[in-house]
Amino acid sequence: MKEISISKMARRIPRGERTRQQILETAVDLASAEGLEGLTIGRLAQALSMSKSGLFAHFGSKEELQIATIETARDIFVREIVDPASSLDRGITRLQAMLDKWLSYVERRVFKGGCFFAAAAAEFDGRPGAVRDLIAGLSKSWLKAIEEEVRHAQRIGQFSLGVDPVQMAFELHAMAQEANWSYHLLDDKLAFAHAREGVRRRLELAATRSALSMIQSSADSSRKKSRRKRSNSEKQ
Amino acid sequence: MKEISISKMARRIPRGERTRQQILETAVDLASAEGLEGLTIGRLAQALSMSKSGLFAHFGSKEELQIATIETARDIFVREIVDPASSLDRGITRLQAMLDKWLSYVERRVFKGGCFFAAAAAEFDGRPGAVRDLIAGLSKSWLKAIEEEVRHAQRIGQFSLGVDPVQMAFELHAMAQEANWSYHLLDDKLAFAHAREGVRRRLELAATRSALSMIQSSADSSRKKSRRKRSNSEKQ
DNA sequence: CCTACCGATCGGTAGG
DNA sequence: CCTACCGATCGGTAGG
Repeated sequence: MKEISISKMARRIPRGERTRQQILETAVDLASAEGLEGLTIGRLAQALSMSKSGLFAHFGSKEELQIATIETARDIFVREIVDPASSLDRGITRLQAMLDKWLSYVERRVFKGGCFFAAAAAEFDGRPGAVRDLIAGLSKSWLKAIEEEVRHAQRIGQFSLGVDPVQMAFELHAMAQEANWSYHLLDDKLAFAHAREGVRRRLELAATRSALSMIQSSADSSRKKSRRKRSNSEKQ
Repeated sequence: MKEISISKMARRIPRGERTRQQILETAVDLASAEGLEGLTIGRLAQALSMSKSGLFAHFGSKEELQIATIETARDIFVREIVDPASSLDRGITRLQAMLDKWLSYVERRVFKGGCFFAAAAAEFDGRPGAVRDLIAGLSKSWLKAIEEEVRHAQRIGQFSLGVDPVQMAFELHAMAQEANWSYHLLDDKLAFAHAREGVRRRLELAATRSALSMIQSSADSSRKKSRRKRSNSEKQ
């Protein structure tokens, strides 16, 4: 490592690819605040201090830029929510973490304009095409991941057999989307507390008696957050 | 009435005002499909076969056009949902009707692009200004109307005292918004059944024993719908 | 990655 | 309510 200069390190990623990544990082921020149509090539070029055509050379069309931007947002979503939850025990523990981390990602404003995918969904749900298909596909796979975790919890006896995983995923997903809506449109700071409380009650209702103790109280979730602010040494 | 010609009848509404209303009806449809920014003066003029400037003369700016369009959408929302529910008994009956009629208005595609306000909220929640303020104000007053109906049901003994009206309004509102999202993004035809089931269970959980019988089953809601399709003679 | 363009469309105005 | 415009910006291209 000693003989490799910093400039050579940077070259391990080709120059063109690095520029592309920088463009996409800025694009994700811009699209989250202004929408995927508001993400214009001119504004993006200006934000990056480069020419429109220089930027455009990295993408074949505006649609390809939009798709690459969505894929970058997906990578962030996976890193912030999917991966951390995947490291936990399957069943109720992981399910509650998926929802808690999703809420926390909205609360921490990972994207300026709230959940990137909720905004993109509302913008493109009526416009057929590759962009809409990608947003719908990603949204559906996240909803199905929640449903699958409910099903697993049921399989290992944490949820009772009467629980309908599709219905339950619908309701849990609804809580998080409502929190995103209420927080961003109404500046409702209590939105996350309400969503966590709604999730907790829904889990309690579905849990078998022996699994009840696995469900974290909503207050725990908040307290953990404040503690994390005070000390960075915790793992979370 | 006999001596008043049709042309004189029409004049009871000034000519300019009638044109304005025609513009706004088209504007609501266009905005519902393409968003409030996608609602451009040029496209709207073309859809109405009139000149841009002729149309623009009715509004001082694009923002005023957007605001007038939102107010027109609000009138439709009130006519389709608020008014019919208001004619019913207060408490659980009216509360369940508010949610059922809201779901039905999405299902019947009163606006092409789904709930007008959900789309407008996602588009403008990050853009400060009069448009955002109007959307937020209308959304909040609808949420508060649900909350107030929960509170009333509690006051007259239909809901138990342990119920938190804010929490409950959050969850009921979430069900309808999730149905709108799932139906339009994922083409999920079962979205409304899931939302109605979620609402019903939430109401059952909150109801006192004597009020339980007032809650309509989700199946009733669907059956009523199919009957309406077969025969138009029913009142609803 | 740049300069220098293209036609189309944007919100808005002048003047009638 | 119209024609005829305005400067700005859109997505995209030619040619280097």
